[in-house]
Amino acid sequence: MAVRWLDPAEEEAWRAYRRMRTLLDLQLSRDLAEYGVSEADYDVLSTLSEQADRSMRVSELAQWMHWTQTRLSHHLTRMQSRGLVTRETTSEDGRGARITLTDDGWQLLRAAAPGHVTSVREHFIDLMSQTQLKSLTTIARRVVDHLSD
Amino acid sequence: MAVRWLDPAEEEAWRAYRRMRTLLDLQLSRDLAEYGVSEADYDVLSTLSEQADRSMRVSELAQWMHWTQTRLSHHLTRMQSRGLVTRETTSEDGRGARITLTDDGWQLLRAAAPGHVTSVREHFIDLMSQTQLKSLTTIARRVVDHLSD
DNA sequence: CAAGATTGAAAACTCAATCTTA
DNA sequence: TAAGATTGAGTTTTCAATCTTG
Repeated sequence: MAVRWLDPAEEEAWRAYRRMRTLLDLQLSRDLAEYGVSEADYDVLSTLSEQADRSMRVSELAQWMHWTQTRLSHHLTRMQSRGLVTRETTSEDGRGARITLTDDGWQLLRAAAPGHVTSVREHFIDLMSQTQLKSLTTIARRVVDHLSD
Repeated sequence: MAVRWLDPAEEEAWRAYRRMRTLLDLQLSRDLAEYGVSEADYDVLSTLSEQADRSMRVSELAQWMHWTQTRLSHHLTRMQSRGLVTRETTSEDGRGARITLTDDGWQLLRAAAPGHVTSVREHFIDLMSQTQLKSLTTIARRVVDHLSD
């Protein structure tokens, strides 16, 4: 079967996307590092913070973040030792573990969030027009829908 | 100073972008893994392959890929031990090292490329209209220009 | 046995030296 | 001394068990 290689416009789109991804990631993690937070940390903290009780099951968190349970488990061990989350065996299911954001974890997120949002604006959101923002959302949603079995 | 939080549309754009990024990455690396190649491997191999002599200086490659020299050096050690690249001291500059794609490295890229391009199409490029492709390119270029000191 | 989660070893990446040549 | 590159130690991520409860 013949491969359909990318034409010049497609190639350029792919390269530009990849480059944006790389540079934006570097910038955002550099900025977050000032608060002693990695992107992974921030994602865990902010996800937990959005729950009414600031807690989630490990499996639930892993699925939501698209992380393997193994990776999350190791990461939570480190965050726990830093006092950012607690781990408790839950009554719902004797096998399960429930992760809860501590006050320190919440405070750390509160401290990092304004700077992070400012970075996201400065290096991404504010560089686009309203139309472009809409367009990006549509594209991203399409890709996400496609990839979410 | 007051923080300008993201409004709902901006928030949605940012979340969708992040989710796309995560899922697309997972899918592409899963697909590449079938050929025994990581995304990092693929990037090194394809970058070298685009040079006339299939070779580059380490520093040049590191700058182009936005990798630290350390990361690249370690990665090249592994690729070298797999027989994918060679390392030679160059005559131009006694301090420098020149990395060259071996025939095996070239063959591995040739083997992986069709499948990779097919993945990129299926999960990204072909999901967009011409207009969306252009729009994405414009956005990405803008972000890249902004972030490229 | 399957599901939820953890563990330990190996691989990959980062950070702080170190080494060599300009 | 600075530039180009590597090294080794520590951290993070992955891979393959393992453990415990449903």
